[in-house]
Amino acid sequence: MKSEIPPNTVARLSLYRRLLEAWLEKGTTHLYSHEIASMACVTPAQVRRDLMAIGYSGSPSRGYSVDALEDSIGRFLGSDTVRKIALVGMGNLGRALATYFVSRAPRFRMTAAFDNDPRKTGRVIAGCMVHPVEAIPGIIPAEGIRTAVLALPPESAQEMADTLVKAGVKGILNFAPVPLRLPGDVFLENRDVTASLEKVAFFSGQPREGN
Amino acid sequence: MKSEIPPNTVARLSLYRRLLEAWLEKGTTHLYSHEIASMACVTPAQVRRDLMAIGYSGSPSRGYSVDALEDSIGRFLGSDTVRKIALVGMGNLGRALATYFVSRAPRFRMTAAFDNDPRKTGRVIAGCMVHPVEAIPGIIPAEGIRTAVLALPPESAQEMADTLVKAGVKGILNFAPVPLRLPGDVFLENRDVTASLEKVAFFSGQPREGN
DNA sequence: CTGAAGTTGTGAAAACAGTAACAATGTTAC
DNA sequence: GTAACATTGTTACTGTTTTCACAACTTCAG
Ligand SMILES: NC(=O)c1ccc[n+]([C@@H]2O[C@H](COP(=O)([O-])OP(=O)(O)OC[C@H]3O[C@@H](n4cnc5c(N)ncnc54)[C@H](O)[C@@H]3O)[C@@H](O)[C@H]2O)c1
Ligand SMILES: NC(=O)c1ccc[n+]([C@@H]2O[C@H](COP(=O)([O-])OP(=O)(O)OC[C@H]3O[C@@H](n4cnc5c(N)ncnc54)[C@H](O)[C@@H]3O)[C@@H](O)[C@H]2O)c1
Repeated sequence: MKSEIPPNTVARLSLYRRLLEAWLEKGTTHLYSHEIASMACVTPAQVRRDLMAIGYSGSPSRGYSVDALEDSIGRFLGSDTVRKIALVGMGNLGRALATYFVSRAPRFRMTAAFDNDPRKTGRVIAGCMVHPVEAIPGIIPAEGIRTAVLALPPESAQEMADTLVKAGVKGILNFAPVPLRLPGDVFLENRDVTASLEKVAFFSGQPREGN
Repeated sequence: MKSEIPPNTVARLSLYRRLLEAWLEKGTTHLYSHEIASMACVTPAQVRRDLMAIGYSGSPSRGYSVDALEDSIGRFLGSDTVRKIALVGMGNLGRALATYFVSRAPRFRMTAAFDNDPRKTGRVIAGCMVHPVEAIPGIIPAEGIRTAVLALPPESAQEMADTLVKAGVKGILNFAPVPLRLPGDVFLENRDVTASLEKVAFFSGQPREGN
């Protein structure tokens, strides 16, 4: 076998789907690649290539069926069922994320949160039950959770990541500004905000060629 | 001219610097590329390439001088002076970010925050003065701010981005889950958390080859 | 001094990501 | 029916990012 899905394509598909949902509600039945591209701020060729990756075909005359495409992306991303997520670290960022996902990302369910602060554990915060970290090895496998979000201080991120992986987690979205060493079969996405800002600040300084 | 700095290199340099600072405090004077690589969880070749990009040279026998390298990265990233940042949207995420930068990212100063909610404007929140959005065209140029962070609802992100750009902003870190249409000379970094989670959840599901 | 060991700097290759180009195809105008 | 048109699916290309591989260099043991 040769085919692999580029991670960037997956991220764009997520965006396309959200855009399509808005059009679905307005009753639009078909869209051309250049219309989707324009909304997503990418090139039409990029859109067609991404849709090729999931094996969805449009009609040369009508474009893509909003309904069928939305459905097709949904099935590809595997979100027929709501995906269960674990959150570790219910601090400032963790609370904001929990609030965000409850209200704005209905396809993900923050099934369980974990913290080691006894003032936070045992309570429901932002619609999410907070358990002590000792409960990770019990709850993660029992719930069949495979995906976790880390919003921990840098010092404890690696340790908790190891615990999660041992409990069966196969993908981690890490907000702590430290690199994590994980087995190769665990998918890791780092969102180091400091590094992102450093990048933006750097390129804000030196002029870039416009278009 | 031919040389351009890859954005990813800038982000990694930010990470290297933080790691080096920790070693500086411990009194370590020299490090080899493979030691830096191990800490940053990248390959040694990657480290050497990144350092080549900023024109820093180590010694084949002693490796890189922690002190001189830290200094060199600092001068390259332009952070001799603290960089001024504007934050737009002081909601759940904005407040968490402001708190984070005050306490953990001393190289950036959140010079001004903006919001359109009168209950928030005119007050200091998380160490950061919140102005009404009408003040953007006045404050941004006056302070010489070139970099902004967007933590706004999707509906108002494009509008505020336009306002910021008109006021002179040259780089935007966008947390709203919508694509932004900006002039080509403005550097844009999107941090769409939903898309990131979607990516992680996707690859958590299907097995990956380990190493 | 010589050789072994270990590291850097960098050209070349590979992997990855995005763009362009175009044949194939359905649609419309007449 | 058919010519003109617009769009898709796909292949080939271009550019960027990462890895590989190795010459050049420094040190040190003997
Ligand atoms: N606040 C932000 O906007 C922001 C932005 C980017 C990155 N981050 C990063 O995200 C992480 C969390 O940031 P924050 O602002 O929420 O910090 P915070 O201190 O508010 O929250 C950290 C939480 O983790 C818990 N915790 C600490 N050690 C733990 C452990 N061993 N096991 C379980 N829970 C533990 C604490 O009890 C606390 O609730 C930090 O690494 C920070 O650098 C934060
Ligand atoms: N909360 C999170 O953890 C999180 C995570 C990822 C992405 N996001 C995104 O970040 C954005 C903000 O999220 P949030 O949770 O902070 O939402 P929020 O509703 O808590 O905060 C939004 C803030 O923006 C202000 N605002 C609204 N319209 C404005 C305008 N036109 N001009 C200026 N200010 C305006 C509001 O007054 C409010 O203070 C959203 O787009 C959300 O999708 C949030």
